[in-house]
Amino acid sequence: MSSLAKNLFRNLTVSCGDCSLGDLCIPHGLAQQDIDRLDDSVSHTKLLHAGDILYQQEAPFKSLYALKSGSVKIIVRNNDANDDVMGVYLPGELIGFDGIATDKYQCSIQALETSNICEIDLDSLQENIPQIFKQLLKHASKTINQSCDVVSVSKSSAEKRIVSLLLDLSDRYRQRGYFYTEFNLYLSRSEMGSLLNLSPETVSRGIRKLEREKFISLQNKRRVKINDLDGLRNLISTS
Amino acid sequence: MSSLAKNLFRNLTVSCGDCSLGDLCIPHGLAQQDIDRLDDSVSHTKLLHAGDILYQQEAPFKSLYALKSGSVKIIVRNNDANDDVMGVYLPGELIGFDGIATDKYQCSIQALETSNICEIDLDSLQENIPQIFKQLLKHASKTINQSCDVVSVSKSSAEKRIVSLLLDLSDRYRQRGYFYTEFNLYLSRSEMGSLLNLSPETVSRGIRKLEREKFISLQNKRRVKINDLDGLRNLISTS
DNA sequence: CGTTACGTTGATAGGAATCAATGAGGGTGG
DNA sequence: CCACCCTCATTGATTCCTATCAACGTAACG
Repeated sequence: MSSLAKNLFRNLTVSCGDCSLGDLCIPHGLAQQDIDRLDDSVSHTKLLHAGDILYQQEAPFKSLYALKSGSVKIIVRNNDANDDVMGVYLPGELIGFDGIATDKYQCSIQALETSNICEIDLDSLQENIPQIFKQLLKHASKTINQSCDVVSVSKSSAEKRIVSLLLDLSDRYRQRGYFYTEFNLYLSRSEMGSLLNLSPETVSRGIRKLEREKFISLQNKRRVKINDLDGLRNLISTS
Repeated sequence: MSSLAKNLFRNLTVSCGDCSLGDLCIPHGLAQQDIDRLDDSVSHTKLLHAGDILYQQEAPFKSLYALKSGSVKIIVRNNDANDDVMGVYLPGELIGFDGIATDKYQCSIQALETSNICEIDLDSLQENIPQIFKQLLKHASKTINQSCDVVSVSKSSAEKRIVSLLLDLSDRYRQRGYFYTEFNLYLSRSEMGSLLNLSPETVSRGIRKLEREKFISLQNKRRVKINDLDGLRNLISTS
């Protein structure tokens, strides 16, 4: 493909080599040659709007996905009326590892806002870049470690759990080069409660308390500005 | 190596092809040829006694391990005096995935009883059986899904959490062909509390309640016999 | 036979869930 | 364009569960 053609094409679908995610996505640690081959396994076109489902729990495993922009939530069906929220994915994060073990997705993924997503065909990836699996394994290991943190957080008080969520989101935005002191939550108080294992009322009280104490400001019910990052960090470190 | 020599050697160290773990370990899904090559990456000799440490948190990642017999606990240092218990491993389970992401183990592993452990050299494995990584990735994915369950459990009442632990252990013993209605806990009330995020007193009360209601019998403070498996399952399913 | 760590049991206190009522915002249809 | 509805957020009052504090029992160990 000529350089000109490549540039024209770029306007429609960004190739993995040019993707803004850069090292955040799979290519990290791969040779340029492999990155080019990565394109053959990736389709760059998925667009979701708020409420759209990327995949459903129990559906057969099909692909991994990379979130390019937007945000989605991880939900799991439970016995009650409402689904449990297990977490959110932010831009630059990989989605779908839950489906690898049993060839069935173990949770559903639902867009919280308009989101762009790359689809990554695992079988094709295996053919093109066998050594990618070590990379994926590292990523899976990281996820395992993170869920360790989730468990730790769930042992602390309501306010600390809320602060932990805010700091976690802030940190993940920062790592990916986004504004990290002001962002949308998109989750309702009730969904945050489900995620943190708190009642919606307790989440509300906790957030308002942080607001009264000037740690954060609420632009909107679901948009927060962090005024005192260190202050928040202190809140969770002190016993 | 001659067949005779192999048989003699077998008395000392069982090869992967003959190991009692069978499909529970990595070989599941591998060709016989690959299983033989697996031996080259595995040392079959580690023996731990109660209290011995397999590896320490923060230590550089060295190997994966397969637990052949016995049981170990996963512990993570926290700010307080005592370590947090994050889980236990039972025979047939793979240990060490927490170290892959950062090349440092994220938790420590301590034997709860006399335990036999195989050491699996990941680099050597990669050379001998590159396709093993897909297998390992599946395993890691499974672990991610399980930690999902852990989070779900942590949302229920004290008694349900205790029942969930008992059923989880029972299930894992059953899957691996062990007695699953009677087993040692090895964990103290306090360690179970750490694992379930409950105080030792609450754990004690919960267990005694299950005993009074005839769901379980205590042979010993730390040895339980399950009398009514379905009854226990009902306890956690009813809201 | 004391010592020590662990387990059990009871009493109390505290934090979060629940119940209840009100307020606020967003969308729809008249 | 406004009134209505519906969902979500907030706030207060109360209840319930579990942590904590305290005391005692028990088993293993030197």
